[in-house]
Amino acid sequence: MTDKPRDVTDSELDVLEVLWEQPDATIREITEAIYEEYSPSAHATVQKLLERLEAKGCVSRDRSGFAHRFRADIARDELIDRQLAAVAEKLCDGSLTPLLLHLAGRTNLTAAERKQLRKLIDSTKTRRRAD
Amino acid sequence: MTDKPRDVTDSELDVLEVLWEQPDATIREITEAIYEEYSPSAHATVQKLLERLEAKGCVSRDRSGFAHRFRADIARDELIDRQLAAVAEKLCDGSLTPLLLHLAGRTNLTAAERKQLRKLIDSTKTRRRAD
DNA sequence: GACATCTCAGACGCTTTGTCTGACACTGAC
DNA sequence: GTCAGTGTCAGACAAAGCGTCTGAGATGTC
Repeated sequence: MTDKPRDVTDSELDVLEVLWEQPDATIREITEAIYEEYSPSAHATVQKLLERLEAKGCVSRDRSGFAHRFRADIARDELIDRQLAAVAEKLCDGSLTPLLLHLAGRTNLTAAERKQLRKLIDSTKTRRRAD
Repeated sequence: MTDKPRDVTDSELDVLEVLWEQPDATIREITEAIYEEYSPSAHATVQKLLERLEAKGCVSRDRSGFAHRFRADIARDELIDRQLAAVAEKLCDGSLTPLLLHLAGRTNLTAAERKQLRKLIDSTKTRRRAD
């Protein structure tokens, strides 16, 4: 079977959140943003998380300086995409449509959101039934 | 922190799928539905999966007969709910609305689906902005 | 040269997951 | 009653993932 891409972990997500806020951060900066107080072991932990995120293709590093600088290769939106696709794959035979209909019946919207949503579904291409 | 409810595993999901199709099944029946050929170890594996699903509150068993009969305590829809809520929790601060808007912009619908969706979002309660 | 700071390789303990084994209980045919 | 067939249950097992941490060595600053 195709090796399914591993999901981003909670701790890894913490790192990504920092990187979304603060691109080109160093490990030290990320560590200080996440942990109450800096310590060498926290630094090493963040390093390992970044290493794994890099392996997953979510982060890349600039090795030119003494301390490497990191930035996210994946936006929050893309991550949401992946997660939704994973749910669809697992429970809806890969189709996103059931998720959409499912959410639509359960979410209470403000008037503005409702308007935005209507606009979105109208701007979308129409799929032929027998594609 | 609150112990976050563990997710249903892929193998556990296989078991649930059988149970959704065939309520009140025995372990043997489930095993035969999942594995190509029945074996005592496959039987034991399914048993363990059911035990864990029971612990997660997804399955309950009728112990009255010699062979226990199992049924799903959670519908596919509820499982979808949970997964979507988990994604929202992880990436959207717990709110489902971003997911909905996200999906709406990316999913190509048939005319019928579009109609259904419009109906759904109109039937939904309106949320006050400052709730 | 001394010292701080970095990277990197790897070990660690813990948990989850899927699998399997062995001991014991029930049932029904003979 | 015996006995084969079928159950349940408790628990062991390896593999993998995750978060953490240590130690060795390279690179920078004073």
